[in-house]
Amino acid sequence: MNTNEQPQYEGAKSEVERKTLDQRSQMDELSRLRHSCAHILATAVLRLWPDALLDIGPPTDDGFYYDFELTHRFSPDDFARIEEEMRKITKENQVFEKSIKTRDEARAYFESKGQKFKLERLGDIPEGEAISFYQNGEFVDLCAGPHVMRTGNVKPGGIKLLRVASAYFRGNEKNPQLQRIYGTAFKNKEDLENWVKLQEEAKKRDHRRIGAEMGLFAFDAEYVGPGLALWLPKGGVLVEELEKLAKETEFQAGYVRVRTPHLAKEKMYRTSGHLPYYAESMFPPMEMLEEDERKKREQLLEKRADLLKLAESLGNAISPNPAGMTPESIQEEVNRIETEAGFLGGRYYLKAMNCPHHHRIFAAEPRSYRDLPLRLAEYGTCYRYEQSGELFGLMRVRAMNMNDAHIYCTAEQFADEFRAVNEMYLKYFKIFGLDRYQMRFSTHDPARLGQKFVNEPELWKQTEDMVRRVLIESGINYVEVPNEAAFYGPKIDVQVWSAIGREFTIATNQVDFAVPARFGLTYRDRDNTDKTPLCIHRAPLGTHERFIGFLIEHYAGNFPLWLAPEQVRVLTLGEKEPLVNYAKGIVQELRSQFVRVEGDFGTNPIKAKIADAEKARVHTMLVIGGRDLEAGHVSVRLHSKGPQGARPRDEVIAGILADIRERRA
RNA sequence: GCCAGCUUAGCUCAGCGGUAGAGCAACGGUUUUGUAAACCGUGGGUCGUCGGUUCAAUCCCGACAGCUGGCUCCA
Repeated sequence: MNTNEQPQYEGAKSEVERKTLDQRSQMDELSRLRHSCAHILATAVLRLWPDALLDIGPPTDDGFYYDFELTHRFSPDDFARIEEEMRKITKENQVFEKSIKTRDEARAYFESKGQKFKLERLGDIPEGEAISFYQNGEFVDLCAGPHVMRTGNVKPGGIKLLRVASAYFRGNEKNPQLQRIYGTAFKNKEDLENWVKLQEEAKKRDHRRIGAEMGLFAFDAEYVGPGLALWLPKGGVLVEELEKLAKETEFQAGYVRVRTPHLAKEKMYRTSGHLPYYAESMFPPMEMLEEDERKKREQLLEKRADLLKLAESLGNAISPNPAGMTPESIQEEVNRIETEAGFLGGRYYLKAMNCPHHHRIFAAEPRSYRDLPLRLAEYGTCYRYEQSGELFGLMRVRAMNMNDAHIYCTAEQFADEFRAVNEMYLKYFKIFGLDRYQMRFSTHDPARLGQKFVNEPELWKQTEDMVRRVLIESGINYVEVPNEAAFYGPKIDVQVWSAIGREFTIATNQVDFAVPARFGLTYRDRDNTDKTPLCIHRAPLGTHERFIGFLIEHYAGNFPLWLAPEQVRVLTLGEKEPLVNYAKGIVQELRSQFVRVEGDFGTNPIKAKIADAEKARVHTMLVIGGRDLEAGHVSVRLHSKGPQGARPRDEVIAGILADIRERRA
């Protein structure tokens, strides 16, 4: 996998903003209600803070929001007042009245109100499209609709404001930040209450919470650093089990394993093209330059600064250009200098991706077409300096272990390799009982060839056709997203939804027909010429951090036997010696078979021991009392499933071993 | 990085301008038990850090850090 394992949060950047009038009119009933609720919110805010400037207020997947600019800073303490005003408005039962205005009328209206954001939004409406307004009571808004008939259609008990947030105007961080109020609305109070309950249930599944409860991982911002996860012993088990699964699967699929260091010289990332574009996301370099190299570098950087100054003056057309340089030729020279400086030894970067190292492994030996496909796999550790506000539990971290591999192949081999990768995904998803996922197929935009996308129209077409065919043949449900491909080729991201409704990219599968060439990778073909291989980046299990974060929520911490940090606990009724000896024998036998088993042989009442084991989410509890000892039985109890009855000891042990071996759910 | 909120015992939380509390957990005893919690006791805190206001600050103010919710970013 290259660099795109991180999430693609859509957040509240509502699709609604981009929807056409026609799509909007088809909005379902609930969205319509919520949209009206956003207007009611704005009505209330204007009553309480008449100087508020309005932006927009669309419905979202589970509610609505409205963006405001005002000097008062909203805080949750304001919600009671605002909600009260909103309820009042619903009781006033105002009619939502639609009207069409001309562009001039609309402009005049917003100018008179000083609503500068609305004026800008007005400019977005294409010439010829109707400019519609909705009015309820004293509140008038530029709005395509649709709405409910009257504010009274919104039940006062069905409204709830949720949180204040901020959002850049038009989602651009150069624009002013507006204050956003999120809320939700339902047909009635009961629906709302059910939703609130569901939210609370979902919170209990949050991987951060369960991770702490179960002792899976920890963060130590003070001594280790933010976004740098520590795997505790029980979380380490999850890591080990996933790696074991990956290693077995990849071995059987013909992968070979490699190991690479966690850093590399600047030259590596100059060559790959990741620097300077990706530098922001990388930890700053470590400088180990020799004295003469340092001087050389300083000279180069001075020269570069001079050139940039020159470029600026050219842009301003202040001074004539003495050297006859164009902005393009200056840029070229700047690039050359940066490359030269970067090629000096002694500046090291922590790697943000594994592909360059793997490319150098490809380059380490002469390659023949007979060596292809070459599948290099590694659980590679990558470091990315994600912005502080983007860190999020295990899901978005600064150090991560990727289930990475790079497959080098010929164009003829590509389809089979790509199909095999896809099948591996599906195999994994089956193991984890993952049935809600969506493959997102990102393609290029021909208009941006040579800019955002490498200028290889034929290869783009070929690979995209091939990927599309594989998806269709495999009967996979996918969406195609133009203009979202990586610069070096099309890709498939796997979107999953965690139990708490969060969507993110958990795995990625990318085609790369550009970067191997930058590293001069070649193989000797049948015809005795050197050719550049295609490369597939793939990471079906994403990173340990995110994948385990996802699994924690997916299973709500109730892992299947093969994954469970503590698989079995043997509980005795009391600590009488024959009983304990019998129990110890079972523990020993299981442990000798590498089962993660513990014993609880103390004097506590069995109820207490069971409560402890249940709380710890031990998968299988083996309860042993006098009756079991006599019959040579054990009584099985499964976590969250209760007692399963007594069965012969050897049969139970064999069953446990089989379930683990088969990785049964 | 930006806006807002939060930070009190290992965890969940209460509290207040006059030097801090509960439940669970931990620890020490007692309890010999049939499927989610037996009883008694003990310890545990620089109230995130630094600075300011005050006779006095965990509480008020400021800065910083971390976390959370968003936004931005994720080539």
